[in-house]
Amino acid sequence: MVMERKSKLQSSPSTSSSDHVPHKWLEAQDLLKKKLVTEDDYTWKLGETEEGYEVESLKYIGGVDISFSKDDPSVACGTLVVLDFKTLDVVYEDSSIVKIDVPYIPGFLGFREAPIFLKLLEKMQNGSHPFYPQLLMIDGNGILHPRGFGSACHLGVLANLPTIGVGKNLHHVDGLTNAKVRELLEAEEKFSIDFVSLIGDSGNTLGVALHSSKGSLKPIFISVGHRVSLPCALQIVKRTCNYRVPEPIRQADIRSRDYLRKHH
DNA sequence: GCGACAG
DNA sequence: ATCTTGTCGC
Repeated sequence: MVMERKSKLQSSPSTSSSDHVPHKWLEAQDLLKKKLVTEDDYTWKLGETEEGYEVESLKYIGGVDISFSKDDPSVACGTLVVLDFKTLDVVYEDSSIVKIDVPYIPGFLGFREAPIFLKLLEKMQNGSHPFYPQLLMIDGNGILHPRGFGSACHLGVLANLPTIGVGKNLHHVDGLTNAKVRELLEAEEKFSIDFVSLIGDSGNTLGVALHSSKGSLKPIFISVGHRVSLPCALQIVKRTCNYRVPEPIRQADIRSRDYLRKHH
């Protein structure tokens, strides 16, 4: 049997000496990945239920984001918002200024951002808050990731919540390129299809690229985070897109930047 | 060896 | 992520 070896770690953009952190992170990702669920695993329903009072419907969708200070890159603001799925009104908002020492390394975003979001979620009394989200959207990828475990999976597993990963840029993985995606989308456009499956060289479907708004030619990249299937994730994202970026993430982004500006 | 590399 | 002005258009 042939052992396969991967060792394409780059030098850290921040820390001085070569840091051994990614080695432990690789193991941690591998461990967390064993808990990953990539199929639908929830009790609520999506659509309008006709004989509905017996069925819990999806009502509260969370969105998270982090903004960073231009002066001090270690100062950031993490924000959690919860929106009413039907009206897309923000029904809950919480922000927190934090100091982040964990560096950003492509492929390890979860280690940098998830801890902040977990604290914000814990403040909602672990589910006892009436608006505690039934699902979370993360600006970062799910299984569209070098090892199939992006930040959306990371947060989903640790919070034990259904999550959807939404990337604004393609993470080049498994042979996927922007040129290839553009080509596929253009082909589908002729049939009025606004999305395309992202199938890597391995043959695996890692996510979808979606033209989420008419005002932008640039797609967003949706992938399964945790406990939500890709078709379901696509439906949910589509329903929350007033603009290119789905509203839960967009609101978290806007409000975190606002909060940081006012409190720093 | 050189690029590419979510936020 | 952040640095950055105006501009065209609904």
